[in-house]
Amino acid sequence: MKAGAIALDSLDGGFDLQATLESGQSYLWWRADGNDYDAGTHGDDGWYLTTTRAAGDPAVVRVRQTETTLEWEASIEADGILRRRLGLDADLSAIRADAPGDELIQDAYDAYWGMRIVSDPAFAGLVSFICSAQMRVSRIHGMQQSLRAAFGTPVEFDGETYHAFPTPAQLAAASEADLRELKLGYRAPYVQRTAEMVADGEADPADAEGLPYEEARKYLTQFVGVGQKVADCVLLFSLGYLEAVPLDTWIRSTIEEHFPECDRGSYAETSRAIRERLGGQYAGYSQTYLFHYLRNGGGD
DNA sequence: TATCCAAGGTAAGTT
DNA sequence: AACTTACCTTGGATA
Repeated sequence: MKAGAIALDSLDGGFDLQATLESGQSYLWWRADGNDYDAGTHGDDGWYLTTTRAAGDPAVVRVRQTETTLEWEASIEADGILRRRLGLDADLSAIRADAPGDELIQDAYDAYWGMRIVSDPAFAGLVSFICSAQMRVSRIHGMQQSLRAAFGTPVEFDGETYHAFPTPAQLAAASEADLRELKLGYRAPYVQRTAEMVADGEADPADAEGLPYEEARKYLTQFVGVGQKVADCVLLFSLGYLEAVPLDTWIRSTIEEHFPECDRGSYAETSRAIRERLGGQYAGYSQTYLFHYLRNGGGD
């Protein structure tokens, strides 16, 4: 086992691990205490786990936040991976400086200051957001855990057996019926067929990275079960497009209430308008703070 | 206790 | 291109 600690006091804008991992950005982490996300409180030890891959081999990583550090233990050297996955190198102050001064938005930043945008592995992020359609945030985690347990490669860590997130080939080999048994519902064929596309080399979500934003979003919608909203989630939470603003039910009702002039009818045009309104290149950050703030009753 | 409803939407079929 | 409708499942609300 390897271990380390990342200093947080020198980090611009600080860090809030719980807000980062429990704000509906990523469904690929879980709490060591076994409590569901949305339980509101930290467990007694505060550890969160996830898996990653190093040279194709699955690895387990766990982290917890202390006063001044992000402490980690893993089956591999995890410093660089954690910096990327948890957005630790982002300059939060510079990002916030680009956000509009509206009270609602500033209140959201104040409430969860230190929350960062994650960077999930592309395929796992894609699958998890396909699963997110019309699903409660608290249930999406469970579906990803079921997928791990049923199809993921086992990996030992600290005396326990965990499961890596399934590879495209592992999910492509699943049947729709298998996936429906895991309670994916109508998302089952979406996941199976998308996995098949990636496994067959027809397309790869990671290939969207580097394309201009709207082209990248268009590229992702070729996957089955991926519309513009899910594509925006993958761009924002996996591929580093911090300008992406997923138009979900929460942000849509926020637009109705606070930014009605941004409602342009179509997704593409409303997306442009709200992106502009929320500060352009970092609009996704404001959206993520707003989403978490509103979902937890802020702004009432 | 039974029924209803909406959840971080998308695909397929019409107009 | 814009507008309907069907779609799995389930926790929480309502009767």
